[in-house]
Amino acid sequence: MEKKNCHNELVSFEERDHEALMGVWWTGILLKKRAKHFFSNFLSSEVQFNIMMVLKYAAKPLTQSELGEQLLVDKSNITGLLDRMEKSGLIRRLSVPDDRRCYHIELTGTGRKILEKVEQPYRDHVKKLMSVFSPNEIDDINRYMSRLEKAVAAEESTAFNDRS
Amino acid sequence: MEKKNCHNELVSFEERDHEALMGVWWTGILLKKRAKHFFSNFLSSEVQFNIMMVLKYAAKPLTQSELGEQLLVDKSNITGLLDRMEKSGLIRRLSVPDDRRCYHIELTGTGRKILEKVEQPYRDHVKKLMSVFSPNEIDDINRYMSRLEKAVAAEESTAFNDRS
DNA sequence: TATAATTAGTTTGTATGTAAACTAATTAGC
DNA sequence: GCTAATTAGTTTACATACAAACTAATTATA
Repeated sequence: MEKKNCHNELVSFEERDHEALMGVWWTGILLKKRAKHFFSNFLSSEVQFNIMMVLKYAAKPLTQSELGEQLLVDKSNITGLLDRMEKSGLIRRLSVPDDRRCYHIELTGTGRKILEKVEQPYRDHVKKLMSVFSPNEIDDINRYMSRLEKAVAAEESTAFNDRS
Repeated sequence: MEKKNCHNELVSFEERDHEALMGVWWTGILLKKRAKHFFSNFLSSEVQFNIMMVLKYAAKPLTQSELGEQLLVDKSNITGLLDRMEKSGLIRRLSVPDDRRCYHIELTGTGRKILEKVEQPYRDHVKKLMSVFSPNEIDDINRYMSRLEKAVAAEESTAFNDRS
């Protein structure tokens, strides 16, 4: 069995719609694995890269909560993530004068330097990867993913419960 | 900022192709979160559900390695995963007569019962979720994800290395 | 058949991820 | 202004994830 197609036969569903769902899921996992490996010489994960990119391009200083919202990272996860990044000198926590509950997170010089090294190669890599699609297909993917995200969000937080 | 669109503005890329890539990534993350929550009353994660489905529909008994290959789960990860599932009575490790290095993994009665409870609701849920797409669109998604997976696989294990 | 290479699985160390309970600080409502 | 509710972040406990080093068993090969 070819690894790249394994989701197609994963659970013996015949339905094309399940196949599509698994396709998105699986491709997402693959992208995460690839990204993690791509950054591995400079950062412990692709999540750290994302955090640094958000910090670099943010219009205003961000708190931990704001960072977490943008990246879908839980607040209890952000704490440890920033702890490690602070320890490796990538970011700094600045106390906020008006509100002693929160911090503004800031890239350090070291953080900026590392980001400068990896940002362009990353952009190039993405461009190359996505060059297998035509502009129209890119638009399709954008629309489809947007709709799927909305559908997921609409189903809200339904958990399966046994009521038999 | 709307959460569902956050990847669009994530890193201030203007490029639609990066947007598409992030769309797949983000949607994958969302699906994983949703699935985890969906199963939370019966299983500790969606990964355990996937393992059980693979075991249920496998044509032949599977070893840990074979399970890992199908699910893109690292062998060092499989060990702990099956340890926990064995402890909670979902699966069993059977020794293989011909090869004392490996085990055949098998669903227990309890495992089968739990799977029976969640499988159909899961299928229904997927159907409902994907009903926002027409059959043609479903096919599009299948083709696009398949091509993207191939492209990722083709780039192979390139890690960014500083050679300046 | 003795040795080398490979394979299956485990262990260790570290990172990411969630939920729930918690503290401290701020805001809302009266 | 006092109390209740909310918000920001941390902590704890647990599950998932990967890399590298490891053991034991099997297979290749000389």
